[in-house]
Amino acid sequence: MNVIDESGILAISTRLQRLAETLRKDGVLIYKANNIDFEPKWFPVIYTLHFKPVLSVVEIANEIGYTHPSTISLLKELEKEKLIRSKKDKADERKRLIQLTTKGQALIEQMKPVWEIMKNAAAELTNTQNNLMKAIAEVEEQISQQSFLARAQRLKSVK
Amino acid sequence: MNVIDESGILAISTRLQRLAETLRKDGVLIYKANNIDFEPKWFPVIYTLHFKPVLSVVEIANEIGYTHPSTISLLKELEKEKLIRSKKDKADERKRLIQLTTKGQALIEQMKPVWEIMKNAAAELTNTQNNLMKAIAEVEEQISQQSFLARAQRLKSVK
DNA sequence: GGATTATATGTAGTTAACTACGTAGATTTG
DNA sequence: CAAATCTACGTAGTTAACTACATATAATCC
Repeated sequence: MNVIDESGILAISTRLQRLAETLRKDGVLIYKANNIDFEPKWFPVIYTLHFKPVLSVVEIANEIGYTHPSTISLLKELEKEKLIRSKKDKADERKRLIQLTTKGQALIEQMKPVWEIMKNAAAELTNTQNNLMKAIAEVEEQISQQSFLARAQRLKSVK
Repeated sequence: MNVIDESGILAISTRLQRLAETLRKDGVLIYKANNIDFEPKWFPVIYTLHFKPVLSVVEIANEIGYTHPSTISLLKELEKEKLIRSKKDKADERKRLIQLTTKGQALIEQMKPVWEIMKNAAAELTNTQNNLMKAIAEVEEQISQQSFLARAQRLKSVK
């Protein structure tokens, strides 16, 4: 056990990031092992478009919880891969409407069994006494009620 | 509720990263609100040196779970801030031994009450039905027994 | 004890997110 | 209805991690 793991909650951000990185890297390898040319970072966009077939850039950004510049750079990659295409919104010329290409839809069908495997593998990992997915959702709920900063301010003034 | 939050475990890496980012940003603001010139990303190094006062670059990297190039760049910043200093190891000329400066030690003393507040604020956030810190530790334990990739491979062949 | 291998550190370049800023088109308002 | 504001998108530059490669010293092994 190292000092950081022992430092408890203070290093929580570091530990979340480390775990995210570990899982993301294995994700790359799992796609590769199944002969699928896909990067985990594309998942949020593709998955979103699978359920909401036509969205603008900002709508996608909001759905996946990224800033719009980050989303634009993801969309550029996906357009280069010919997994998505875009067209101007006739009703609002500022908007660019994004949708999956046939190739994109076909890839999703190809990925579905792999997603099923990933889902089961991840469920094994997280099916412990304290469920990680639930814990994340609960903490996000707590934050939405009062942020980490606001809580710190309150606790400081009480002291 | 957006598509990603609904996608469940498949977007686990994205959600971990998002939560880490949210907490890190508030961390910056909490230090600032307490008039402390400190960045959360420095925490792992400083905290480690607080408990193990003299370490080499690679030893620190291992303690904090980063690669050594990442560690070197953190150490450069901290040296510029005069929070740490380094000297060659007489016994092994390859090694550079790192330790806190007086300024670094003083800063730690100044930060201790803020760490206490952060600890309490974070405990509030994570003290839910499924404890996030415990969940992380449990998942890391699961991974150490068999990786995400290895589990996916096994589940695939079983199918 | 010289050659090989391993370890410690460092540098360069990449990646994937971010913030800040700019522009074009849509909406609101005095 | 012109001016001001807002919204959508895009670009530039930054950040903080990474991998890959290079070099110097130490340890190991015929």
